[in-house]
Amino acid sequence: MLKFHNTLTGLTEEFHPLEDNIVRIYMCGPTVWNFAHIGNFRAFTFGDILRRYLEFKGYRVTYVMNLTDVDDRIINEAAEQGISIDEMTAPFIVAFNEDMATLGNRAADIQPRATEHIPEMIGIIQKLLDNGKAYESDGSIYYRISAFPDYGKLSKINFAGNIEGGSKRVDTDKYEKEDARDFALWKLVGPDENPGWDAPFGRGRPGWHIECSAMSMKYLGETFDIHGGGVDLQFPHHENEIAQSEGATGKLFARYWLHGEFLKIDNEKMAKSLGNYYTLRDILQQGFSPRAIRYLLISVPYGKQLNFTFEGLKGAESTIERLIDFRRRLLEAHLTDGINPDLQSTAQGHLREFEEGMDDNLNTSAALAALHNLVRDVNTALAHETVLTEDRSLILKIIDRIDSVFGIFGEVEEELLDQEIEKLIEERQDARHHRDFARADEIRDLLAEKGIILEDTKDGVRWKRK
RNA sequence: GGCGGCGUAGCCAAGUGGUAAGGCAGAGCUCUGCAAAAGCUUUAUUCAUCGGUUCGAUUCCGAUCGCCGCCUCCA
Repeated sequence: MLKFHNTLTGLTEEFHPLEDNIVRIYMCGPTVWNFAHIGNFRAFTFGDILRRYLEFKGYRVTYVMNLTDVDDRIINEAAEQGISIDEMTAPFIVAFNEDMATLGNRAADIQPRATEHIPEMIGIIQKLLDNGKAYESDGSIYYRISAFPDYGKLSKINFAGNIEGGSKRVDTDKYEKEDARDFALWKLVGPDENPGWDAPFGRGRPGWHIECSAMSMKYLGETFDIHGGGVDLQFPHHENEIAQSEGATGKLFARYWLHGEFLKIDNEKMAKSLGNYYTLRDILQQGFSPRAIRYLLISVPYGKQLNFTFEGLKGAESTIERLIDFRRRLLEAHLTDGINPDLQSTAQGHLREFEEGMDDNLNTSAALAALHNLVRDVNTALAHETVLTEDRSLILKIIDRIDSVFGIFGEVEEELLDQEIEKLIEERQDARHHRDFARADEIRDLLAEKGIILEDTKDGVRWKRK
């Protein structure tokens, strides 16, 4: 039974979608003002795993991840460069989607852009104005938190205590708000100022939070199953989304809220000022493989902080290599026909282990352990020659099934044996038979230089690219 | 100041009121002309510290120390 830790209730609950077999998910996507960094990708990879696992369970999933392509940082940056916000964000949108694909994160079913959903945002704001949950002040529109008693139900922040408790809350002199907690739905923009959109309540641009309310409800309905994002979005972003959406519709907004924990670097908060801020591209440049990065990102359950270190990444690299080698070995093994019932049930047991792990709030650590146990048991059976053809089919099927969620094995590459390489390997074998080891080693070194690694096994020579 | 999370072997890390998954690194072995690679085996009397509850706690409660996050833009 699949269970999720739901931030909204604070409980780990069984998951039941609104409609049988259909799951609707909204994940907060990136603000495309820069290259996303490895911490961002942890959250997006968590979303990918969530979506894949629900599909594994047989659900039909609609997965929406937005692009925030208008906000203060984008506007400022574009103004500085003297270009439009579209020109400013375009390359980062391309880069983001490339990076996601590199990491093996499947494209969302729908990737809405904030700037293309202004009418929907205006619609919600109008409803809030009409029902008294929003007000105009100095030309801008604000949400009236005092009119929404449920405010705070997600983040469980005690506002009364907080505001009087002398927190470092920013002052609010700039705007005439009724209450310091009130937030902007629509920011006044001058007639010649860009970007700006016309609305019944005046020319302006949307506040950040309204974007996600508009895009999620448009594609998933007023009430949908799962809303995800990073923990840092819990407050105020998600809290405000709830206020806006439920304030406008009077219905429950998202039913399950899942929050991905932070990624730390060398046990410290990741920050530019500490110089420990890596984009995917930075790490790739150091020669690490995307698969290893993905493995590392999913090696700790999404609800726990993950400590990113290069030592850990190197370890992930070794681990991934072991897994991929394993599948190759299994594919290439010369097996006798038949079926080994013991092995079959062992393999099925590990699949069950995997599923139990994932069912437990997507405990990827436990699920990965199941995979490793499967690999170990099959390796042992391989050594004892107790793997038969039927078993191989089953095991490969199980691996594929598990990897439909993890996405770490990648495509099976049909590596073409270069004739040249094959010839050299043959020549080396000849030399070895004639005990001409000097020549044999010479060839081995030659191939090594070309990035070809030879493995002398008792079944012959295998090779792989570095 | 308010709220929340975490502290498990050299490193990463799962987990449970009944005696510690998994990965990396290390060691041993197998294979091998040698090597590399690969595979197998192995590695915590112990779960930050101190108290308490219990027949029994790493797991529950309390305190202490340390780390991280949210309360302000942020995945």
